Amino acid sequence: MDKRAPHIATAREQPIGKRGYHHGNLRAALVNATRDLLAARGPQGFTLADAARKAGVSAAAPYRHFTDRDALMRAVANEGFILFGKRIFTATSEHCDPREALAAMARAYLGFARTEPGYYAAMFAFPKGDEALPDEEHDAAFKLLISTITSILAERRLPEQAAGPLAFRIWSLSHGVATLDAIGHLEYSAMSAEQILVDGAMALLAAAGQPPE
Amino acid sequence: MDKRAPHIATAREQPIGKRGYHHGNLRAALVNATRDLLAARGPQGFTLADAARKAGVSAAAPYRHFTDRDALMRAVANEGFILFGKRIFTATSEHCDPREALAAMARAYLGFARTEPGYYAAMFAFPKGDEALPDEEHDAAFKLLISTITSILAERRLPEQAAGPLAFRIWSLSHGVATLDAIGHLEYSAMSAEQILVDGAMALLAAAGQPPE
DNA sequence: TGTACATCAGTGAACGCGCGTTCACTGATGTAC
DNA sequence: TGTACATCAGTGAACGCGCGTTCACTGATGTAC
Repeated sequence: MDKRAPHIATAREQPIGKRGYHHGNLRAALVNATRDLLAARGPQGFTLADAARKAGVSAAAPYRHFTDRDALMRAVANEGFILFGKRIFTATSEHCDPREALAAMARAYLGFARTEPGYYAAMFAFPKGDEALPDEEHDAAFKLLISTITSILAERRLPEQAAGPLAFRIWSLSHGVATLDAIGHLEYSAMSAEQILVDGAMALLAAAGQPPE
Repeated sequence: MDKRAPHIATAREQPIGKRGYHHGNLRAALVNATRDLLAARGPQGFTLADAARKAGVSAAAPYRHFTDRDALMRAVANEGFILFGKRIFTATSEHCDPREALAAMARAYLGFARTEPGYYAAMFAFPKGDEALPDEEHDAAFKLLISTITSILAERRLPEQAAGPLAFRIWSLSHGVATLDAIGHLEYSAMSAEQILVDGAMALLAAAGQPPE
C-alpha cells in the first residue's frame, strides 16, 4: 500500500548511539528529532543544528537527506498527516454505529494532538495549499469525517448537504479544544477537554436540522 | 479608568521618521513593531533587532524599555488582552437580546483574530498561568461570555451551571475557527468562517438542556 | 571465496551572518534657581 | 526670563555565540568479477 508506512512505523524505535560511520536511518532519526523539538519548543522552535545534534550526527549530515531546514519541517508535517490519518481511521473503524464512530474520531483527534504535539504543530505550521504537503492524506481524514456525518444525517432522514458545514464546525471545535488544551487553557474547566470536545460535537450534531431555537 | 488606554489607542498612528535624538514613544513603537512582525511571521518569528529596526532605532535602545526579548513579547500579549477585552465588550454592549449579544461576541472574536493577528498570536504564545500575563483582563472577556450565556439559559429556564461547559465549548469553537481560518483551512468551505462560527455557537446553545438526541 | 573498486553517507573545518546583550558615551529635555 | 545642571533615552561599537550552508574529505558498504 503505502511505501512510506513501514519506514515510519519503525523509525521511532531506532536504536540511538552505538553506530559506526554510517547512521543507518538518519532520515527517520532527523524527522523524529525535529518532531520532538517542535513538541518541546513550538513551531519555528527548532534548528537544523539541534536536530542533527539530537540524532548524534554532524551539522552537515542532514544535507544528504534534506535540501534545507524547511524541507525537514515539511517532512515532519508529511509524516504527521499520514500517521494522523491512520489513527483516525483505526479509531473510527472499530465502531458500527456512526454516532459512536464520530465520538471515537473526536477522541482520537484530541489524543493525537496530545500524544503527538510535534507532528500536530508541524501539520498546522504551513498554510493550506502549500505545495509539498499531501493534500490527499489530509483530506482522507476530513472525508472520513464527512462520510461519518453523512451516515448519521441519513439515519435521521436529514438532507445530506448539511454534512459539509457540520464537518467544518466539528473540525474547528476539535482544533480549538486541542490547541487550547495544549497551552493549559482548559485546565480549570469543570469538564475534561475530552468531554468538552465529545459533548460539543454531539451537540453540534443534535442541532443539525433543528429549527434555530 | 485605564491609564494605559490612551497610550495604546494613539500608539498605532505614531508618526514614523522625522524624529530627533529622542523617539518620543519608543515603548509603544516597539510593541507595535513586534505585533506586526508576529502577524507576518508567526510566534517566535520576531527578533529584538528586527523590532528595533522597524521602530527606526538602534539595537540597544529596546533595553531602555524592556529587560529582554521575552518581556517585549509579553507586553504585546498584555496589550492584546486589553484591546481584545474592549472589542468584545463594545460589540456585546450594543445588543439587548443576549442571543444577539452572543452572536456579536462571536463575530467580534473572529474579527479581532483577523484584524489583529499579531496580538492574537502573542496572546496564545504563553501557557495559561504564565506569571506576567493579565489574568483579570483575559478573564474579563470570558466572564462576559459566561454571563451572556447565563442570561440565555435563564430566559429558557435552564439550570445555570450549564453555562461553564457551554462557554468552554463556544470558546474552543471560536479559537478553532479563528486559527484554522488564519491558515486558510476554511477557505474552501461552502460557508464563511463567520457563518461556521456563529451558526456553530448557536447550535451549541440550542443543544443545551436538550436530551442527547 | 576473495579482491578491486564505485558509491555515497557522514565528517569536520570553514564561511559569513545576524542575533542578544553590554558598555561607555552623547545629547535632548525639563527643572531649580 | 535666562542659565546651570541632573536626568535619562538613544547611540554605536563591541563581544561571544550559534546558526545555515559549502566543501573537499574519508571510510563503510555492497557489488562485479
